[in-house]
Amino acid sequence: MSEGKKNFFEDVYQVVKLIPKGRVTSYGAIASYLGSKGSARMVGWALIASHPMTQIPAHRVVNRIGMLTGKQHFDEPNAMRDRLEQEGVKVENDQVVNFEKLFWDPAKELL
DNA sequence: AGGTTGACCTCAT
DNA sequence: TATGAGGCCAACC
Repeated sequence: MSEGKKNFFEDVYQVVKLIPKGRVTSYGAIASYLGSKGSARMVGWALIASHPMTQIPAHRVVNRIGMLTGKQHFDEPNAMRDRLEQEGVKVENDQVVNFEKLFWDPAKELL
């Protein structure tokens, strides 16, 4: 009976797990895809809960300007940038290079 | 039970 | 064009 809210978190995990390697997306894009356009913050909370879940490529999720705002929440601040570069994503000054090109919109790509 | 914070985004000045 | 404030929903104290 009371299990609907938790579904939102799992929904975020599913979308994040579907992000192709070398690609990145934004919180708002995921929130919009899930239907909660204004709840971009909840996506961030979901990713925090996904912290123990290493299977979730949370490092591929950045804000709308392509800035690694959540790197501080990783085990190591450099882990996020390191992982992105490890997948071929260039990062400079905590900012994703060619973010518009690497941007992966679930509403369009996943459709 | 209520108020504040937060891995954000959009609008208004 | 840049800066400021508000809104959103859930978790934490």
